[in-house]
Amino acid sequence: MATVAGLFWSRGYAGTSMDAIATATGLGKGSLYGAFGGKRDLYLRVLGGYCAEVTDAASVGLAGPDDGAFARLCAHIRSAAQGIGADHAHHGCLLAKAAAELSEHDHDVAEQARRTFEGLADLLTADIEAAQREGELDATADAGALARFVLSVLRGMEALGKGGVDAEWLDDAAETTIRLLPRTAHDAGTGSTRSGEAETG
Amino acid sequence: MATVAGLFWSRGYAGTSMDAIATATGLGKGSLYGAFGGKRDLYLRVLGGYCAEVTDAASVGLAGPDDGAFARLCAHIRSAAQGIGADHAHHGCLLAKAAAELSEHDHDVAEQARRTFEGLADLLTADIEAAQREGELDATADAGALARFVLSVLRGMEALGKGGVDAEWLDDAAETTIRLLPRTAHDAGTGSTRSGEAETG
DNA sequence: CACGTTATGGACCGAATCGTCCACAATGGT
DNA sequence: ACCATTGTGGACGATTCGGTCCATAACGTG
Repeated sequence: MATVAGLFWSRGYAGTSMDAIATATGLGKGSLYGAFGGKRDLYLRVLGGYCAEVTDAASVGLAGPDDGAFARLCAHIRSAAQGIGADHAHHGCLLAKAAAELSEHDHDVAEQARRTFEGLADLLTADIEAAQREGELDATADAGALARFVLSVLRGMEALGKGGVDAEWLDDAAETTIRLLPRTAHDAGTGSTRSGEAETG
Repeated sequence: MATVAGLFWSRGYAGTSMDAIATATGLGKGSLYGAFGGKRDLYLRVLGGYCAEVTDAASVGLAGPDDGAFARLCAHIRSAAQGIGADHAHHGCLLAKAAAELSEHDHDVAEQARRTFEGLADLLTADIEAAQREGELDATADAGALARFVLSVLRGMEALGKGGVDAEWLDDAAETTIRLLPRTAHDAGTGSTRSGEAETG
């Protein structure tokens, strides 16, 4: 299944043929069509699995014990920037590719994307609320709006990364985002512990 | 040419056939291949034209007279959120689709995307520097980093919009971005004149 | 008008597309 | 060991793909 995901991921939906999938997996086309219903069904299954993985990974990174929520948020943002910047092949995110290619015409893909984005926003909201309780983020800020803002930055970095923007760009975006987050009044300053300060200049 | 752009835009590169283009434009395939070199050449030309339009439009919106730069920046961000939110068909941005579908395998597409993003960042940087000179934005902030940050948000809203996220989301992201921009110390507060405050609740 | 040049458009080609079909193997129950 | 059921895989078909080719039309020049 991961093999199929790799094909769709790399070549897109229209760009991936069932013959290619059959060859890559070693399965015959009869088996392929017998086990799944067809190309689109297979794609939706792959996409669903991918979205679940993405959400799980974010959950692991963000929804830790109710302690250090702000640091986890910063780490999440930095990790995204670093991961995208290190993706020199511009492989990108399958969900983003799926949404870009198909959500206009395929309602199921659009719905899958919407739900995944909402799930990610929920995770971010929970983390931000925890950071507010912990006195790291301004408790008067709208946690949901803040989460949507952060998610926009994250997805934007993904989109820019696919365009070949270099790692420094993404670092700038990530660090600026962190720096601008509304800290508690008595505790304004830089965004928690910064690991690699040097390379951005 | 706009007809061809519409096809590629809506169906993607792999999803658009030369026959469809011939039918839509009324041209014969011989003419098509005679005037342009082939499918990919035609696509690159369409994409180039689109990128130029996008950059021009941003330039018109952002690079006004050296007056009200901060207001123009806010208007630009809000206009993007509003435009994406109103795009119920999830038509999205051709450049984003092109980058998502092809930049991994087509160096020219990746280069086109990178250059366009850099152009947009330059426009944003110039506007932010103007806002700093005008005393609206913190003059000590790195204008380039701020521009990349704003561009990330803009492209992220685009990506989220394609996923079917509703207009309130995008409004939240836009307003939060504007609110968090580093105002000059003596002039902190809400982000300039807000036109449509009501509908976000 | 005559003529060389260029643009046009659709028939045509081989390759590739998605999906079907069926002979055959594997499996499990008795 | 026997058989019914399920799973397998590749040949096959109808269609569509990108691209070529050429008879014809349109055009500029004398």
